[in-house]
Amino acid sequence: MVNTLRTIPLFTVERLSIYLRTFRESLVEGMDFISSTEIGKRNDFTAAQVRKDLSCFGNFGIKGKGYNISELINTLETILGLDREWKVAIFGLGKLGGALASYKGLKNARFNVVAIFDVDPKKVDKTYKNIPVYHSDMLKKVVREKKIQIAIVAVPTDSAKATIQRILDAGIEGILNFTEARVPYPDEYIMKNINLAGELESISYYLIHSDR
Amino acid sequence: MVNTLRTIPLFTVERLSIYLRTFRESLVEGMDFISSTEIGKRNDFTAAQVRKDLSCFGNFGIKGKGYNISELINTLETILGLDREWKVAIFGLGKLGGALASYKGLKNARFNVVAIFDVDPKKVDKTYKNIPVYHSDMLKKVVREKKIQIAIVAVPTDSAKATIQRILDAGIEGILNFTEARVPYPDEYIMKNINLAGELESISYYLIHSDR
DNA sequence: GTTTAATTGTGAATTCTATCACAATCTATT
DNA sequence: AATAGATTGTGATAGAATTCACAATTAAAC
Ligand SMILES: NC(=O)c1ccc[n+]([C@@H]2O[C@H](COP(=O)([O-])OP(=O)(O)OC[C@H]3O[C@@H](n4cnc5c(N)ncnc54)[C@H](O)[C@@H]3O)[C@@H](O)[C@H]2O)c1
Ligand SMILES: NC(=O)c1ccc[n+]([C@@H]2O[C@H](COP(=O)([O-])OP(=O)(O)OC[C@H]3O[C@@H](n4cnc5c(N)ncnc54)[C@H](O)[C@@H]3O)[C@@H](O)[C@H]2O)c1
Repeated sequence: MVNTLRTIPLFTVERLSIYLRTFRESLVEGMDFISSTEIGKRNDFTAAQVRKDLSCFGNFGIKGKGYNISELINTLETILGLDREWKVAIFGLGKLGGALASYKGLKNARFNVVAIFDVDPKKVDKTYKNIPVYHSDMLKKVVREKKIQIAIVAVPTDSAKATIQRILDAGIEGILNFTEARVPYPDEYIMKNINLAGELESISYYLIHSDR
Repeated sequence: MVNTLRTIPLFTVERLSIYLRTFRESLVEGMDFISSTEIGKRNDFTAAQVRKDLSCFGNFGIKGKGYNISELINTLETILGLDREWKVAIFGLGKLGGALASYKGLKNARFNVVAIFDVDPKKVDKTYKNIPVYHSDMLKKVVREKKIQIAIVAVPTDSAKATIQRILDAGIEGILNFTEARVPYPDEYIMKNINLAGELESISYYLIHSDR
């Protein structure tokens, strides 16, 4: 029985990308089918977890054999929305924004960076790696014209809250935030935070609080 | 009653960094005390969540008044292990590794990058932003000499698995992995993965699967 | 064709997290 | 020093996510 989309556990969605990567990797290795046990082994998940996750979307497995790899790649790409091209804008062309803008992995994964926003007069109204760089004041206009759907935020943390507010106002519904700022937002939007300091601090915590 | 460290929920630890940041921010704003309600409002958590998290480590609040901000900053820094300096190595001096190596936020947060590893002859045996760059073959020796405790991995995904294996072998117990590779590891170690593609794919999923 | 081995899909049980709701207690005011 | 208002800390409750465990099914071997 296929689950309705509302009831998919949040964490299942996060793991879907990992399964997709595992399927792609095993395809390259020349495999045709892969079992939930093997998928789990490669990612430190239990086999039951893998099966339950995948079964949310359909009965893809063949008992006694496993999952058809190329079929599942297509299926997961469709589920994740990778069957279309997403228009992405990067905010802040600094060290991190520059690295992200020149990152091939994004485009290969159907996330196409079509605009960069900054406020530095030395950077705006030029191109960077063939991507036009606009002044942030142009935000609404450019978003409308280019139909930008996803924003990646890499401005200094100080200006992050205001920048994110303006992104929400401009109607961009998906935000990936690399700054330490944490901004509450309406339910209709989706924002994910990648917090380097936070990750390192968790690591620090665990290194201390375990006898080794 | 103070919880023993074993029983701290995983998710509480992740939120600790966020609370710390909120305390610091409110200190800058000139506040002395802050309530669980206000902490929650700034981060989209319930007040009860905030109180329960903090109460894992002690009774820090004053009823009717809230939490003493500068006291809690010290307390959280100690809990998270930010009362000491951590020695960090970056693996892969490419676009991302370069951005990370020059990121001031790390050092300010007590994470001190003392070595960079790469394999490119054009990059090794020089310094980058005053940080020595070593060939990866020197890993064990340098780790021993510099007492490196945390590794940040930013090598190409293809070489990630082997690199992480060697980092584990060298006895570095904390790893922050920016590549898409996912590597199982022994319990005594702690590894966190930051997966850009995965985050964007979740965003893509949610943009599709919700009627807006 | 029959048997053996492998593997799925999934209810039930378990474990882990978050929220509720309120007594207890402190602050601030008069 | 009495009162009103705010806020904590936490046991009880509800909710989510994970794991267990096994019947059902298919593949592969003989
Ligand atoms: N550098 C890293 O490795 C790294 C890692 C993790 C997180 N971060 C976070 O990413 C953010 C950027 O870091 P960075 O090192 O690239 O900083 P940076 O100073 O190199 O770059 C910031 C860029 O943002 C631009 N900018 C400033 N205000 C702006 C605004 N209102 N709108 C648009 N652009 C604006 C600046 O002109 C500059 O080009 C910071 O919040 C930082 O905490 C950085
Ligand atoms: N560039 C980004 O914005 C970005 C964002 C998220 C994740 N990532 C991931 O980070 C990793 C690095 O990306 P990048 O864009 O910086 O790549 P890059 O090609 O610019 O840099 C990779 C560096 O690693 C070095 N290297 C190669 N093999 C090595 C080894 N075995 N040991 C040590 N160093 C080695 C190379 O010489 C090079 O300097 C990739 O896995 C990528 O998927 C990159």
